[in-house]
Amino acid sequence: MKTVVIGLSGGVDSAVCAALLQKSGYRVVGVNLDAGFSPNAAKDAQAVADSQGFELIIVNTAARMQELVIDPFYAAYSCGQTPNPCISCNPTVKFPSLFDIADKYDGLVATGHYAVIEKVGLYKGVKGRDQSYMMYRLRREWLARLMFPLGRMQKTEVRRLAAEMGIPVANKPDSMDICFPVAQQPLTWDIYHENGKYLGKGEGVYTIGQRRGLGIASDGRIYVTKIDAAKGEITLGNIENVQNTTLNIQNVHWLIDTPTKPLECHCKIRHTGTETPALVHIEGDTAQIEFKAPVFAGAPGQSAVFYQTNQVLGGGIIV
RNA sequence: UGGGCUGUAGCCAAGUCGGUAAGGCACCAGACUUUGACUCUGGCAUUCCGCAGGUUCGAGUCCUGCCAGCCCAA
Repeated sequence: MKTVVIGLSGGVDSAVCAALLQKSGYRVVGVNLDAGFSPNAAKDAQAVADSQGFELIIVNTAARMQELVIDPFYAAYSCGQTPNPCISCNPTVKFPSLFDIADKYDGLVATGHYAVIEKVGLYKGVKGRDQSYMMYRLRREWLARLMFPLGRMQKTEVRRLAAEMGIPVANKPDSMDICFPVAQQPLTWDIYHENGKYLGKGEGVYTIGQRRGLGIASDGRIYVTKIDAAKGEITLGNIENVQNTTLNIQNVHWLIDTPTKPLECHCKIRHTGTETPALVHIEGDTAQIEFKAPVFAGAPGQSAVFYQTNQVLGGGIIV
């Protein structure tokens, strides 16, 4: 009987995922990654495991999270960047932890993410819930051993199954936010308008393209157009000045063979954004993206992810 | 000091021949979302239009005085 190691968050998705795989004949081992931020998560995961009758291993990931995700997260913000912790957590903490355990069983790995793996490629999950953007940095060699059984399901279907299979967390609300508590950053900024006018002081973190929370009134909507961490200056301007037609990226990562010529694809530069046709000029682990239409607010630290129809090709981090 | 202008919510700002306070921004709430914060929906002047009087059935809108700020002249 093949073993599959399942990341069990304590939520509905991973619970249904585990139950489905068990039903289809796998030996299921649940793994709850506990970084200490969600006191009930491990308890809920245990309840799920108990109700379905499989083993649960709880792994303390606090130290790895701190070192590989949280510290870099704050460091990036104080450099004026907009980090995406989920994108870095997946390949550095979450999936390595699961594969470590799977190796011991010579098994597979599964999670409740809404993405699809087919023919050793990564594809988008069901429309409206797709989480593939967060997964483009997975190691390519993992894909052959990885399953996302819920990738094509609707959430309502998942919840229905959960209720049907007697899963204790069937009605638990979705988690949406970052999984660790974010401390207020002791950063202060001088805020200027593009025309040079001084507008006031600001505190905390800012993102290119941000509009709300600026506390500054003007005749129209204004957005953060520039962040200069060295000088501690933020610049605001009109929406036309937050559009990009080209972006440079670094730490490029591929889930396909590295293209040898410029890549025609669709590119998404934020999780909730839309895809824009683009041409990617690749140079080693950096690349320049040439968009066919302007994109809104490319923020350093966020990822640009490349798609062809439903397949995730790779991506990189905006410079 | 003489002449002129302005004073409407946190900011900007409409407000006509007097008729019972537009809009934008900010802010707040919600939707969306595996950090980004884009977008959308809703809320947001009832001791009220610098203050005090007056005219009028009725004044932000007319009249008088005062206060504050700005500009020009000195």
